Amino acid sequence: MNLKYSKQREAIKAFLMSRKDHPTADQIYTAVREDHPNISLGTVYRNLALLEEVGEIQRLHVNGNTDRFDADVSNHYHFVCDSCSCVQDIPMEMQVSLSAEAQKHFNGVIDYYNACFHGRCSDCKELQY
Amino acid sequence: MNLKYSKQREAIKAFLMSRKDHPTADQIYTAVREDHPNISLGTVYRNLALLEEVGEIQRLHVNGNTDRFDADVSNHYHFVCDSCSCVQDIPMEMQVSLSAEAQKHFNGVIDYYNACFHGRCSDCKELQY
DNA sequence: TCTAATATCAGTAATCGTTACTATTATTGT
DNA sequence: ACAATAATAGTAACGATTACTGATATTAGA
Repeated sequence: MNLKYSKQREAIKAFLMSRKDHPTADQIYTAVREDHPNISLGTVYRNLALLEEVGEIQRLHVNGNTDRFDADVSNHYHFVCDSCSCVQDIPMEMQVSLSAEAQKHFNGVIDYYNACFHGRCSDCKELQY
Repeated sequence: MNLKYSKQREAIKAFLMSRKDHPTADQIYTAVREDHPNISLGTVYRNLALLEEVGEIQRLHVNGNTDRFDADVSNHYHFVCDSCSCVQDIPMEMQVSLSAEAQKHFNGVIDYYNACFHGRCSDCKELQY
């Protein structure tokens, strides 16, 4: 793949690195537009796909409909609040033993896994459903 | 919620119970249409949402874009093949200790988690990428 | 520093999965 | 059998994403 520099791509990457909440493409678009008012939504999507392909960011599928993006490319645990739908990291070592255990019960080859915890975030834990 | 019987809903549920590969709404639509040629895609979506709400099926978000459906409503592990994209169950006890461990590193309340293993299914494990 | 090759862009149209709407049909309690 | 109303088929609309297109920006080489 033959990449050329672009300030739009740089702005997208920089914004993503500044955030820990794994924004959606549209949130990135809105944010980056403050410095680049003419940036197109298509440009955001294309660059997110490019950055993912190059391995500089990762795409998360934490809740179905809209993809989220993360500048931390390590495989780590996530949390989704069932009340406010916010997404956060869980700062905890990946337990690779779970893959090993699953392998005992599976006929193919298991390389890794993703896990997403659910419940109430610290802001929502006092609220009623 | 006040449900009335419908043969379409029954057909959807019956089909889903006969399958272990967690089909998409469109796959369900195509399959059920063999016995109910006039069924509408909207009817499939509406009944899947109803069945989910009533707790007779569950919706899976294993890989971003399209939802999958599972007549087994227990929380269990899934596997997605990175080669053919097939989805399977991993017949293994849920390790709730993972939630307990995550809770130590998280300020909110963790109720449960979903995990999705990745790798090569038994049909694909010999293939090259 | 100019130039040619080409990656990237903004803007817009198109696609895909899903949901909403509407007039008609089916189910169900009385 | 009937009235109330849930469910339907068909279609339009929606939100997220991708594809297209002619113009612009980057970059390597002369």
